[in-house]
Amino acid sequence: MASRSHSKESDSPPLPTDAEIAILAVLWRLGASTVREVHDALGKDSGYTTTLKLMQLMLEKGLVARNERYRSHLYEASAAKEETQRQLAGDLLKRAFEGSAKSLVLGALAAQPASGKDLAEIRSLLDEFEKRRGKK
Amino acid sequence: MASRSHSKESDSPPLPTDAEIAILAVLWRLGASTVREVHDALGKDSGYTTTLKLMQLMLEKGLVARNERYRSHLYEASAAKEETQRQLAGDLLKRAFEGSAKSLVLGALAAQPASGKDLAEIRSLLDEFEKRRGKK
DNA sequence: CCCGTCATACGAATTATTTCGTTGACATAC
DNA sequence: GTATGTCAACGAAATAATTCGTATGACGGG
Repeated sequence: MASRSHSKESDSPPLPTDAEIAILAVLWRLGASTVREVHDALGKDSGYTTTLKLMQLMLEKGLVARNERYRSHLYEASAAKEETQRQLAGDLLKRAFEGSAKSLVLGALAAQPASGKDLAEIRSLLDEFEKRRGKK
Repeated sequence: MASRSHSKESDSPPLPTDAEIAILAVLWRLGASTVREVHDALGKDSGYTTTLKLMQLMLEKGLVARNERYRSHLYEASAAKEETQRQLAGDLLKRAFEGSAKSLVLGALAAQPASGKDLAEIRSLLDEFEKRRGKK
């Protein structure tokens, strides 16, 4: 998927894999959590040590940070949710949508029809962007 | 990523993997093409047989169809571009954006600032959806 | 014909990702 | 202090995805 260096720090972390995204999603939702908490929040799927191993690898890749002060280490996403989401969206955009944001929006809305409220929110989002564009 | 059955037909094809998406993107762009054409259109990356093998696997998975009438077989995406894009967007939406189309739109726009024209097009897209919603 | 070129098929190696079994540390309850 | 339970750390296996080497057949030019 991408180059994999790994020294615990330095260069920007790689895009998370699918299983890693699932873990990040939990961390985004719950905030700093133990492996146990993350594992429980994930379905019944796989064993505890699988989740642990995954999170340890994520630590090496720099996708999460952990606080070892307690008996059960606390993990949290090392990048802001929005930042990671931006990268994921950008990656898919580039690879599967010819870089056309319009197509991606169309795809997203087709995949999951939004409520009127959501549509309104998206509209004001567009206003924001329009404004920002104007300023530059 | 998902269950992988594969018997050349019957159930709906799985989501394409990353390398497969790259190939689909080429097919979407060029229409029915030979392996050679697809391979050339792809970067310098890997060898010819790699692309061939990938496309053969995609055939088994039902992601592409091929016409063997000619010496060099012609491959094309078996589902409409829009359909596959919808699935990809929906998958990412569900896994990384809490199902919030708004967040995905935000991510996409942040990842790649859209032109004023694009924004306008997205707006009219929203109008479409609003209308459709009203009718139901 | 026979050869060089280009294509598919196939099998296996390589790499990436995910999973699990086992171990030792540590804490708490008894 | 000893049993019991939970945890992190490894290492290695299982699975998925990607890559490549080699075999073989079709084609066209000399």
